[in-house]
Amino acid sequence: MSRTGTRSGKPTLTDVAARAGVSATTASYILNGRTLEMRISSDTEERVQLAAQELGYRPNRTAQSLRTASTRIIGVVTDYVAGGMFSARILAGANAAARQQDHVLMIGETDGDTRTTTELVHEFVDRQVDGLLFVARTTSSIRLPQGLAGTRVVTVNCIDTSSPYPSVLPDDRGGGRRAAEALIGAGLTDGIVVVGEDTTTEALAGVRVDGLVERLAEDGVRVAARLECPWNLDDAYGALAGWLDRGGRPRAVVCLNDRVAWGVYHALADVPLAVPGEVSVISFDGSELGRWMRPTLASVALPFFEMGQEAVRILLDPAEKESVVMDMPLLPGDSMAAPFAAPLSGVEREG
Amino acid sequence: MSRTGTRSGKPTLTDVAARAGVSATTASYILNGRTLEMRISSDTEERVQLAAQELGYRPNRTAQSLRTASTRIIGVVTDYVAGGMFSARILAGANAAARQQDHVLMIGETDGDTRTTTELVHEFVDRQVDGLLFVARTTSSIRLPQGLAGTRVVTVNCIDTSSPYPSVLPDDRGGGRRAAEALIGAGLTDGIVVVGEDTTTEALAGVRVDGLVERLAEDGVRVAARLECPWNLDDAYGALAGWLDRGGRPRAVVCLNDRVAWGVYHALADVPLAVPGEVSVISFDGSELGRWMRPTLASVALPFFEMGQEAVRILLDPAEKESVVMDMPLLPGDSMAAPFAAPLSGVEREG
DNA sequence: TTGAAAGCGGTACCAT
DNA sequence: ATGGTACCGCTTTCAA
Repeated sequence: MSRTGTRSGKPTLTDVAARAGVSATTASYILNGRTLEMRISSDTEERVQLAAQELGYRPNRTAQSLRTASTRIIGVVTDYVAGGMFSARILAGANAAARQQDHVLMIGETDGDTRTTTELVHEFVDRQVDGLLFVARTTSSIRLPQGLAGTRVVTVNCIDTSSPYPSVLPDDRGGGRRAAEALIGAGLTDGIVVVGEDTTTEALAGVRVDGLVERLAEDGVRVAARLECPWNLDDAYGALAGWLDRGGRPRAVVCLNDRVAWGVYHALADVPLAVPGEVSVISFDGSELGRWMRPTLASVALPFFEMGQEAVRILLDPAEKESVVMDMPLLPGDSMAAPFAAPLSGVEREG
Repeated sequence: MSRTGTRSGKPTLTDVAARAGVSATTASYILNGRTLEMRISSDTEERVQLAAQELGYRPNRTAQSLRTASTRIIGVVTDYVAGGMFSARILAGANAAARQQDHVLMIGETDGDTRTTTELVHEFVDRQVDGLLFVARTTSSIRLPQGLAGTRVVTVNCIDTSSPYPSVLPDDRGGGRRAAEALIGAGLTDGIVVVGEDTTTEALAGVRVDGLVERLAEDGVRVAARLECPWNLDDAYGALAGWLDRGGRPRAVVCLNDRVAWGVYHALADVPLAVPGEVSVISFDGSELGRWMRPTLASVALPFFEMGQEAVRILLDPAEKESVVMDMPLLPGDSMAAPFAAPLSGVEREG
């Protein structure tokens, strides 16, 4: 009465072979579509395919992995999965690219802890991942742990300057230039105030303002005021409100990120100064927050989804060795005077 | 000259055994801490540990998995990884619980597509995951695909009523009651208007308003107006603005989610009506958006992190069969009149 | 106290 | 055109 002799539920390759009356070898070649290298009669092929079908055969990936030393798993070590939608967007991009190449993502969160990071790396390496992605929520400099020899690595939104691994970073200088071009294009060539400090001084970010100033200068435009403050609502509010109190009057405010812009909106509303009627606002991030603001915020976007995609592409291509910086596109919003005021969807206007 | 004879880089259990001058069997028992079941001389034990240390031995998880038929991997099938921070928070909670029990998360995104879902499930089952989590961004009803026999499953923030698997859902009725208690506690017993439709009509959500009304009634309090609208900024703005135009004057607004609350803030500001001076606002979600609003938003929070944690706990406990609903705690905010107005941090007040 | 040997489910070399 | 067999690295039964 015994069927094909397997005790557990799932049919194995041997079961399929038995049912088709061939050897496991033959079945293996056929089911892997390698029917050309081996010469297989189309009759045999059909019998095997049919048997597999009938049994509902699915290959055991674990066994395949053990034998081939390739798991088709990409390990993702991220500082904060939950930290805002940023890491999540990178994850989504990485996942999309991974699925496209028949890979799957395994994730781990470090909370920024070095020890946890090391443990996770071990965990992933023990599991024979085909490659490792290091993902940071905020563009930053990191230090990769030991034990990575023989593992492909790509760092996303972060970089270990003492490692030879490729990285994927946003092009912050280019982003700064793009913001400048938006201002120039809208005829906003004076009364430009920049809010927020340009943090990381390395070849990472920190070049946002450089790019902005540089591109403005090419058209003979100068920044009227530079208000340094941490990247959050309350500090940005305080910085701009103080400046306005002292009689400052801007025509355009450039915010170093969207949270800063949120604070800037509040400060402008206190005066009040209408956006974009009296003052245009442009920012960096392209976050969801900007979509919630009214008027919606024009923002030079961090291309996180694309960065995740690109990182996997590089990781999986043995030929790729080079780091890349990704273009930061302008996400249009109603906070800029024409020609950037075209609304994408119907929203209420002020008075 | 040949060392222990392994060609590839990583030392194997056999290598360790050879170096310690014992059999693989012995080495295996020692390295797995099963030194009690087997009687091993402490001398042998030391030699093996030392050898492992010196070689930098790490067990090959793939081989272990093949042999033991347990991967210590949990597959997470989610509709939208990137969709707001909600799925991400569930993921973070699941990950925390998983790591604690020496498991790791493998993720996949379906974009809400049935076909993709089925493919992912196959992918994960082929990879011998120890269990599967189905995660939805929005509390909802789903239909699980075939091929799950023999796999442990828990649905998180969603439920397949035709399946026997446990689910983890927020206690929306309890959440509604909690909002009611907050209102009553603040003495807000008239002029209560509820904004937003109570979508899902099943035993899922839809009971938020039920809970609210029910608890209010227990204190003889009634809702003054019910404004149905989709859960987004513009519709909520429109709904409340229209009602205010018609002369409506609320003392408290209950918003079905935080995006609705944001629209409500805008509508109130137009009149203007001060929050919380003239009108108190309470909402549901406990999202980041609420933390950004000024005044910060009091909101009955969806405990996503905890739901993720709990789901993994249930998944990994063979004894657990029951679904659970998770308490929705009140996240305090400055949008409620005393005694809920105590600010958590110094923020600006309106004139 | 310890080791030999048989797999777990595939893949791939080498015969036939 | 197809099948035998060794092996990937580890666990576990059984014998010594």
